[in-house]
Amino acid sequence: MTTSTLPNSELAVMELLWRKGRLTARQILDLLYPDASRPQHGTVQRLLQRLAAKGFVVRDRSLGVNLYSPAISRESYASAQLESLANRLTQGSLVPMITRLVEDNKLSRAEIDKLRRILEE
Amino acid sequence: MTTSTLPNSELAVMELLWRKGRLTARQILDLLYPDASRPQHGTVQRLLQRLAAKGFVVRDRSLGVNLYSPAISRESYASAQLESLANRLTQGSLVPMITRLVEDNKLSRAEIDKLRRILEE
DNA sequence: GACATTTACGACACGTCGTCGTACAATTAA
DNA sequence: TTAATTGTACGACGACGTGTCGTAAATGTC
Repeated sequence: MTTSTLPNSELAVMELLWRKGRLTARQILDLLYPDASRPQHGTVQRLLQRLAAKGFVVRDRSLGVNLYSPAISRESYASAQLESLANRLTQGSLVPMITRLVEDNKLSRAEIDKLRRILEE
Repeated sequence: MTTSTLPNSELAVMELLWRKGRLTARQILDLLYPDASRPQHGTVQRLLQRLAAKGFVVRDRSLGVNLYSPAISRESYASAQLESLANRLTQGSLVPMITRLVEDNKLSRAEIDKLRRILEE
């Protein structure tokens, strides 16, 4: 059940689906390649098909055309990636990474405050 | 200055260097392939060479043999990866990811406490 | 000098990524 | 209902990255 890391092109599609919620292949095509010079047409289908195979998108075929929507939320995907990162590098703990970010002043005051609030339940 | 993501084989070498601090190619070979049936010998050199090209290891040639040590700490690498993840997925913020981990009870009490302590400076 | 070790790097098989093209199905227009 | 348009599935391919070997040259040892 290792949530795989998506390549850029597939992530770009997910990005659209996360933002819009539910799109047809045509809409994705128009958004992804606004300069519609080419028939990049099969490309989108290909990406969608790969995403479906990986379980990242759901197809709704009840209308004529396929409607695609995300099977996984951005937050789920992102947090799964974070977990996998921590497992690979720091024995599953976030502490070393976040300690480092704090020491390097990579986190803004506001960000730190928000994190604090989240962590005190 | 995008800290690239290391492939598994190269990460395995870095893992050793992070643990031991400073090793010869031969030592890495022995640790990495304990069942030394084959002359996997060039493989290690290749990996080391690629890591050097990417700036992840430092060569010290002052003695006869090369001594390799990490040019980047585990924490630096891990936190850079985390930053890159956040930039790609959540506009640079850790909040959405960590919120999700907390909601899913993926963080232990102890982990949360440690994080809290880090964040209140 | 002869032999072993170390180093550099070319080569290659294999997989993934990003992209097309084409064949076929479905929908709409005539 | 046929013709034209739109949508779908998927094979193919070049480019690139990964993991591995082999070999040749440099270096060190006896």
